[in-house]
Amino acid sequence: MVRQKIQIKKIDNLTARQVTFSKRRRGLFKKAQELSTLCDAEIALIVFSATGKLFDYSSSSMMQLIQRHSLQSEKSNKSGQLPLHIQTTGSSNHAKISKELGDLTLEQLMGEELQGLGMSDLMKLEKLVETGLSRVGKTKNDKLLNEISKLKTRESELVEENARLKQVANQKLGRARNGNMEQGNNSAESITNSQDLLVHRPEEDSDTSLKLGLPFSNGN
Amino acid sequence: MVRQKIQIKKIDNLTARQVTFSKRRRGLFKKAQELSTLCDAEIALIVFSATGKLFDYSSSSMMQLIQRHSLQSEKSNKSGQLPLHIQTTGSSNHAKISKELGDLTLEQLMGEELQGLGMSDLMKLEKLVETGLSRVGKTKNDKLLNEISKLKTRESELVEENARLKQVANQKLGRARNGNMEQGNNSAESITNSQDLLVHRPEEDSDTSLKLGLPFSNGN
DNA sequence: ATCTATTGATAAAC
DNA sequence: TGTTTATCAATAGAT
Repeated sequence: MVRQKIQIKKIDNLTARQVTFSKRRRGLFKKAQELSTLCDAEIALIVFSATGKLFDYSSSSMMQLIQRHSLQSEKSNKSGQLPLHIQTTGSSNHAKISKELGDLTLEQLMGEELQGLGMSDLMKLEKLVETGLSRVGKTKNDKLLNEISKLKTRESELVEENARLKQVANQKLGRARNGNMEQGNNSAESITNSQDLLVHRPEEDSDTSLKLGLPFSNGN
Repeated sequence: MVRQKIQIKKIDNLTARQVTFSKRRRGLFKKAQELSTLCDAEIALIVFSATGKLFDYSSSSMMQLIQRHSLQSEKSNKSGQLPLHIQTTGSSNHAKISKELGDLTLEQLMGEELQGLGMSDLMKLEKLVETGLSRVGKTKNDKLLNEISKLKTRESELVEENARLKQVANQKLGRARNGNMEQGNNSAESITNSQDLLVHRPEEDSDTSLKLGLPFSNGN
């Protein structure tokens, strides 16, 4: 009973961990609400248990808070707005676009080549014809662009992270194969390669592996 | 110093409120971290002060957590299309907006509250004023929405995959450490910790694992 | 920011 | 999961 100061590290015992999770989770949510009330703050709190169960709280609208958060964070990463291939090309020119506008249907312009065109092209196109477009539309447009930008960024992160995981898997494979570890590069920039690196080892037969063959279907 | 039990209601005194905000905010974040560490939970915490300043914490990737949250919540409101915060609120109505349009400048509508409006509102607003909007804008808009849709889908896949990999890794970790003394913290974030365990299983239907290397090809 | 008196949170046991 | 109790932790109020 000499209740000790408990270390802040993962609780080993499963049940103890669950009990603590329940208790502290409640405490945390309570604190969040109190802070929100006392200080007129807006708070969003999302908690996933280790088992994946979701608990959340928000002083107002979760959606709005998340949006506000996205906006704020975005201000800090001032630089690359549209990161991936969708990013503005800057190479396009009005003249060309105007000409194209004369001949092509917009649908053509917007086909699979949207990415190729780049947003700046699209925006210029739009500018050419939307002279009277309300600011509402513009704002919405910005919002969409912004959303896409964030999604691209996020996608990059995810892809990179997955690539890392995969490369890691590959390293492990390599280690198993070679009998030792190649400590080399696990920074995993090579997203595209990661697939190739995921080699199968027919002989290898440890149960350590099966986890990768997860049912990754829809339902999950 | 007969410190009283303090009511949980907005603190009137400004400075007192600010002081309390600072103190309790720190406490809240600490609690969040502790819960995350102790119980292997994933936590995202977003706090906006009354003055609009943002404070946040997340045990791993904020975006990822938000995404997971959105996915979860989404299951209940099976709206489907634009899953995240950008999804249409559905709460707005034309009448209200029309009225507002009558009185407010668009700038007002688009201020800090833009995000709060939600896409459906914005789209409706746009409809109200963009009668003459060219097809470029419309098409672009559709394209963007479509793009976002695809990105969201892709993101969902990635997030799921990622969460899965991480969970697997963590499970693996825990298992591997059973019977051993736990040394470090293994938060979900540190993928690198999981790498030794992320091994891969050749003999199974090899393509089950290969699939994990999502084809990040085409469209996106 | 720093310092206590006090309330509040919670680990352990039931 | 809920309750109890002994302690530890957070923090209100003052400095």
